[in-house]
Amino acid sequence: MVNPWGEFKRDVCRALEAALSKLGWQPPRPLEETLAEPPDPKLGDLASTICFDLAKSLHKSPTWLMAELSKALEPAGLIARVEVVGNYLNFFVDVQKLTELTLRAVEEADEEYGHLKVSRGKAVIEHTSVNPTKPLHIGHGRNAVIGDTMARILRALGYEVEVQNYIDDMGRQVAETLLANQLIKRKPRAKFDHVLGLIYADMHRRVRQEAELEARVREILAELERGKGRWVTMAKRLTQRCVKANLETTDRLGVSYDLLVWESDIARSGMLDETLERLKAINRVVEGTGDRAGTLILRLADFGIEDKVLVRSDGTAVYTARDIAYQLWKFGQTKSGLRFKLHSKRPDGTKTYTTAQRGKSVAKFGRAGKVINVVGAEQRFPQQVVSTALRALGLERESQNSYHLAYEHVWLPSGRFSGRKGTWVGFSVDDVVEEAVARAHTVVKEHAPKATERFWRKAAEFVGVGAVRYSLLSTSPEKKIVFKWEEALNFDRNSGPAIQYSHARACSILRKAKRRGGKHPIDVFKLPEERRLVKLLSKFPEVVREAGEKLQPYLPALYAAELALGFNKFYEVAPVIEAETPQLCAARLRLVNCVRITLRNALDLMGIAAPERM
RNA sequence: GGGCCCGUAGUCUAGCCUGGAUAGGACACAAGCCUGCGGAGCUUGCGGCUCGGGUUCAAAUCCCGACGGGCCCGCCA
Repeated sequence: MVNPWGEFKRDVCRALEAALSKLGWQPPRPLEETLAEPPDPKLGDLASTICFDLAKSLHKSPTWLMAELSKALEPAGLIARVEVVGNYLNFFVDVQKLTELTLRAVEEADEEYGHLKVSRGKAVIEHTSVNPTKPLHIGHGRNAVIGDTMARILRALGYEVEVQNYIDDMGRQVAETLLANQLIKRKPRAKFDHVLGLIYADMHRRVRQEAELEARVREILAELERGKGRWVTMAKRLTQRCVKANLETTDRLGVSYDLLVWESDIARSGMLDETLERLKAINRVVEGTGDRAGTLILRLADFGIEDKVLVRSDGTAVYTARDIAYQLWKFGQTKSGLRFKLHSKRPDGTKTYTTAQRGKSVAKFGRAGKVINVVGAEQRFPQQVVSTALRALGLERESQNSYHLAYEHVWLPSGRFSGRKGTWVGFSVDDVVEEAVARAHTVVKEHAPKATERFWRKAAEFVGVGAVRYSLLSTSPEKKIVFKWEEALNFDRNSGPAIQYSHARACSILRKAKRRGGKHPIDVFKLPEERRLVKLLSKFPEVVREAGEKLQPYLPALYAAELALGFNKFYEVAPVIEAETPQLCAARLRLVNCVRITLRNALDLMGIAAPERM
């Protein structure tokens, strides 16, 4: 798969390497690290600051080194020429070669452009993983969008990706919700997950005040732990219904799952005991003493990690214990297995499976080479315990391939979200998407007054969803987001809809052009706006690669906004259909088509629709 | 007490990992383009690296110390 900008970088490195060896100088560090983009394209397309490094290692003046090095450099491949400015070595890309290479790469690869297929491994991504007792609020939305986008990026890079959604159907929240469901007769009328969220908040307040209710919650919890009895049956029914409602929400966002993993199925699989036995066998798990008597403690002090209780004195396991076992299973490193059956189908055609007691035991799930857990940043410590436990078990490779994609939470202007206090009301993903779509409906109608209601509805849906997804994705995950309606509903320049709009505009030009194709000289593009676009297009595969390697799913969002902006500027100064010559027209049509393809591919990576009209 | 993350114009944000030339973009505000292949547009202006020290030829970036915000260090969930 062609990676035009990557090739230019490689050519620069090769030229540098050749020049250095000609002079008999050792490269002081990887050559790629000395490359940077000059602040002004007039200075060049890539700059190397290598002479500063050489000055240190060879004890010569940078100016002298630059003179020698530039004499020894021979431009080759995509390099047009090299200039020395100050102590910078500035490489200019051969615009014509880059243009031809890029346009051809985009046209030929089409929907595959940017898909580098650098890996053949399997990656498991766990995301969403919301307690099955409430609706998703916008913070859960951030998790789901980050995870879903990451999955799309890794697929583009050639990974076989399996998305798992972990469902804790045995936690205290389930117990309290079951009690609420039984005791609260007058239930609010709403979508099932919303009903549960509301009655849970109500019940939680009462449980804290009434000791008798607290005792009943504990009874229920104990029964869920034992896995037998009517509460277990009721829990199953209630959580199933809730998950179904949650999936309606994520379906609307365009988020898909390959597998739902239920805590109760993991609990009955025996993999927890198996994991504890293995850790005991290497003396990593010991019995607690003093005020921790009766517990089992994981010792990782020699890895610089504090002791962690895995099993409580009442014999129940803490979350981290289950997380270790689950992580081992994701890597195919447990003897105990799970059983699966088909759960449902997503609108995009994905078949979602679920773990199940009476399912089939099939080998296709788990067995990953790389595991990414999209989990809140506050869980850094337990996530570190998990990967270190793998290392302690001698699974060095698995430990190194365990990634915690940590993200900070979404806050309300008034503070944190709280399921217990019910502060999510009005800020559920359902509410926000509904509002965004309603707002989009008004805007779409203004812009296409002659269209049909059917068109407005359809357009409003992908514009609204696009705005929400983009706003959740575009901030880098380690930054806290304070939810503001004007940002979630942003249709301005830096937004999902703005990118969709640029795409639709490109489509419109291509539609109006009577004929495509036709020959043109390779040096047609004279305008800086044209050249800038070509350069941007050539960088897309590099963006996808970096996003995958560094687990930074927001990079395609930033890139797409930049490309859309670059296209708008081109559009303003460069008539396409009415271009001065037929050759220029043909060339610009090619360029517009390549922008269209790349914008669409970038939107695809973000799970945002790329409409031809809006 | 120990540790982790964040701090960039009035607001939001990129750059920090891998130090490099004039810190990139959006919103808001002000002025302009005046309907052109879709104005959800373009152009211009305004304004910024929390503070103090250190390392370096060079610091938004690395190190130390403050300050502000958040989080973790539970047999909680």
